[in-house]
Amino acid sequence: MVRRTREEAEQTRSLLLDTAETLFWEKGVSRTSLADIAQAAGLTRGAIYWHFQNKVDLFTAMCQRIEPSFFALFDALEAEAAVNPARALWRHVNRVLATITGDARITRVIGIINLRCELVGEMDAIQVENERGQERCHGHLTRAFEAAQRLGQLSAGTTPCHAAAGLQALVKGIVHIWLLTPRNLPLPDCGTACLSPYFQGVFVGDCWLDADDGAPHDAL
Amino acid sequence: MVRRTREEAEQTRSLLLDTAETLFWEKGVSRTSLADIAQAAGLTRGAIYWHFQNKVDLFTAMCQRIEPSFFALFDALEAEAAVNPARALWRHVNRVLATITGDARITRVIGIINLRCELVGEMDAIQVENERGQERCHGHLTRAFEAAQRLGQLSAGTTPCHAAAGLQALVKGIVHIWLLTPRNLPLPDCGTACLSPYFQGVFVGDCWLDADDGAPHDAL
DNA sequence: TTTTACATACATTCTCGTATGTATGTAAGA
DNA sequence: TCTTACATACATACGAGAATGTATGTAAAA
Repeated sequence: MVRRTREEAEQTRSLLLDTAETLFWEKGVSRTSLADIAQAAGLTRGAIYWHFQNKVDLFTAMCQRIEPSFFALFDALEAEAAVNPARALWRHVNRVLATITGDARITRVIGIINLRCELVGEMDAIQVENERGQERCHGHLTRAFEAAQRLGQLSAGTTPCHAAAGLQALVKGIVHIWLLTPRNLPLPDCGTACLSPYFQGVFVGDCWLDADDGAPHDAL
Repeated sequence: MVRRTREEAEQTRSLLLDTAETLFWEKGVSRTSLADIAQAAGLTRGAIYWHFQNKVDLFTAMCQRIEPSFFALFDALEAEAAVNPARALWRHVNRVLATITGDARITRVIGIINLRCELVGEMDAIQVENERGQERCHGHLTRAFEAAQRLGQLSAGTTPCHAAAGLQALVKGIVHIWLLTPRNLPLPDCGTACLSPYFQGVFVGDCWLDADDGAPHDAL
């Protein structure tokens, strides 16, 4: 077997991950065998076992490839929330939608996690990781809503914790529906239209509006 | 093999479905074999194959068992929307959450569909059916929002179609998060708290409030 | 020369669909 | 009413294919 350079080996690894993404989306994780992935990549299972311990390891690596993008989104939220929390939250969720819909890899991996795998048994560790991520997200959002509350931006009766949970649920739901049936919920424009009522309910007046948005009434 | 009465056979069939629900939730659909289900039910695979053509058929029958409950929910929405659409919508979504969280079978089946299976390949027919259901749901909600609009209940800039999509997404997200981590989003109370801001944003004033709810500010 | 990045071979297990066996329910006939 | 023939509701056995993990081979990089 022709030995490869380290660069080439790294390219093989990426090719395997890219191929896995494609097949996992098409056929589901369970029904995609390592032989399927190897063949589609023009390699053999030996290559997969060289780079990854097993299917779960391959799947985990695939998921980890998109993590940095989400860290960056929350970093940005935190920075902007120090100035105008409500507007920061509006920008954040719009960026989240734009990121998910605008990056093919992120779209694929999020789609696979949500619709193409069963995170139980050996995959449970990934499920636990997802829950952690969800809780971190909720924490970030809650802190931004708390900051908004201190500035008097929250509408009467709105609690940061619940507002955060609701927003998280709304975004999750929008993404989920979009993944299932993209034509029924064209993003990102339709996402903005779905998010507006929530922001109208949670904040006072239009403190959450971005100067670039103009009036949402006109955009709808 | 002892032949059974029709009643007993029907009981066997139900037992198989119940057992499948339990195991599908625990282990995922793919990783639950028909032999697993048969053994857990104290039967053999022969019994499964007598009642169902294959695993997909069993899975389909399991899903169909919860359909009537959802038809009833939308029938009620339609009837109540004729009187007060906004309030009808509020009642509807609260009933949806109560139904999903209050019926063990519905919880299980919804959980399995959302988190424990990969609806591709042979399961695609079920996926198509889900999409249809989602579209019917969207239609129901849109019509209720249109009725609300005709009565001047919608806030300025809100379109029925988008309001319906957003509400659908919000409920879906709430249920999804609850299924994943019930302790993080205790339903139904927390669901109501997450839904209130959306209703506040979508409707004018408190036309959506149910007389039994009192002021949501107090409940939160 | 040693190590690496694969390819290939081997062995095992699992799951499925189908065929066959079997005891009993049920309906029809005597 | 009893008997019989058929159908039923399972249990068991068979065979085939698929997928996995591990061991081994190999040519080239380091």
